[in-house]
Amino acid sequence: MGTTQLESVQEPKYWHLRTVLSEALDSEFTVGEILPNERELAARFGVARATLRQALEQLELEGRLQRRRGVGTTVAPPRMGVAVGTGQQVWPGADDDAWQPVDSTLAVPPAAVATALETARDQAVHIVRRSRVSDGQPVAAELLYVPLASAPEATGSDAPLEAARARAVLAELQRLELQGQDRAVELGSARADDARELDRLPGAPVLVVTTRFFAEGRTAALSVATYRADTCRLTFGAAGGVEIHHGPGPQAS
Amino acid sequence: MGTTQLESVQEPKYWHLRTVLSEALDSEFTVGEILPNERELAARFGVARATLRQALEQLELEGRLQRRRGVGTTVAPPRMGVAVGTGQQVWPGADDDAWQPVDSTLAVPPAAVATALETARDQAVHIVRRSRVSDGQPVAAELLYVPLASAPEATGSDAPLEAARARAVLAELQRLELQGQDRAVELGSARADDARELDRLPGAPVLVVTTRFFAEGRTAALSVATYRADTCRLTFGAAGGVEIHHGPGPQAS
DNA sequence: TAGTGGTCTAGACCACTGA
DNA sequence: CAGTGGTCTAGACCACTAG
Repeated sequence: MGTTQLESVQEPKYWHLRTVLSEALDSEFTVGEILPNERELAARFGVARATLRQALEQLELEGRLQRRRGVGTTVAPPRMGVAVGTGQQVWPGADDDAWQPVDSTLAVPPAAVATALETARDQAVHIVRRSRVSDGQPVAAELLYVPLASAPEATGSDAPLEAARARAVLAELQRLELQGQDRAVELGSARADDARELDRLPGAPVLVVTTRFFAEGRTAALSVATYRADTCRLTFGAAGGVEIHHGPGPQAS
Repeated sequence: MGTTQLESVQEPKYWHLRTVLSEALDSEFTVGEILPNERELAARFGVARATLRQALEQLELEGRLQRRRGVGTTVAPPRMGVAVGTGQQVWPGADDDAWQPVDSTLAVPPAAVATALETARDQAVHIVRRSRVSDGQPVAAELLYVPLASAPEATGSDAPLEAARARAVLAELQRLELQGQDRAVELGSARADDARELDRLPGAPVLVVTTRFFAEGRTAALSVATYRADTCRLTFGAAGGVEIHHGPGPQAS
């Protein structure tokens, strides 16, 4: 990574810096390796720390770096592929679907959720929390909204463990006939509680996957799953997905 | 939006500010309305401009705001749903698939692409550029990599218009029998050329959709599509997808 | 040309981690 | 405790847009 000086070009410094660092990561660093600290790097490139940080932020967004307060900046492994839809449609909680039930409460959902579920705005629904772990690392947190109509028997508060209540709601869903589902993916930023669960700071970029489940001619459940955008690549369909990214660019022939 | 002062809490100022602004957007602003400029807002909230900008960046990431240099900051409309997969698998360029062919060149692809296509690292392939417009706004740019084996006849450089060459490659694809495809979605940042095409600055957050098309027992084409993350919600399956987001939060019952 | 957001600086202090 | 990244400040100048 040289003791480089940045040449002047009509391109923001932080963007040029990002490119230089990116190339250095490809050629001179190995996964897990710790980079010099920010003050050191800034000095080495002759820029203010804030500018250096702007470049690091980009690289973190792209999944190339991982930064942890009090520890340092390390080279991130390639993003892991996380299967989100296998083509066939199944209820959440079916067999083993990679999610771990956490707990379940009865509460009034946000207005937008109530609208999607076609419940009254002050109507409480089951809110099942689940989490997903991959490679020993938390990758996603989910809120599953289930109207009472879809799980009428799980209403009692007599379940001994929190997780057991969640499982009871999920079990009731399996009894309905799933007629269809649709999905949407968008960018979001982690709310404080999601951030804690995903081991990130509030505002960290996340991929929000919203899934609507249809049964009995209505929306029988709604899942809002929040994936770490820095470490995850969401895959759909067959197996695994492709890993396309960073690495020496294209050359004209 | 009051002439508010921020109370001191153990929460970053920019995060608290984000929340305050978000609520103000819900209750006191309409889509398209112009916010006061950054210096004005920073003064009003008693913070440095950089801090205010951190909050605005969050809100822009979440699709709540749109900022344009030389113009100002406006309240963004809800993200538009952009259909990415309808469940059935079809070749790119089939009938009308919402994409506009731009041009096509013959070049050596990035190493990662060559690997996915199982072509030699120095083997040129067709690189078809396409763009996608929705609601009169560019929403995505695509690079479609097609090995010569999948489109052997479009090799001639005799096509008069750039777009015609692209169409020729796509037409050849339709003749193959599509055996399957898989997809991955991940967060990225716009390269300089994509940024220009999407009317954003370099580094703007984008959703990268990578699709592999299988035919004749091999990977017959590879599409890397770059969607504006601030304005798009990618939808899969049936129709439209759900709009779940910001708006008055949940209340315990 | 006036006004906007975008970039950059050089500092300070804070919150967290690990030895 | 020393060292890391995270937050924040108060300024400056630049690039772009629109009248």
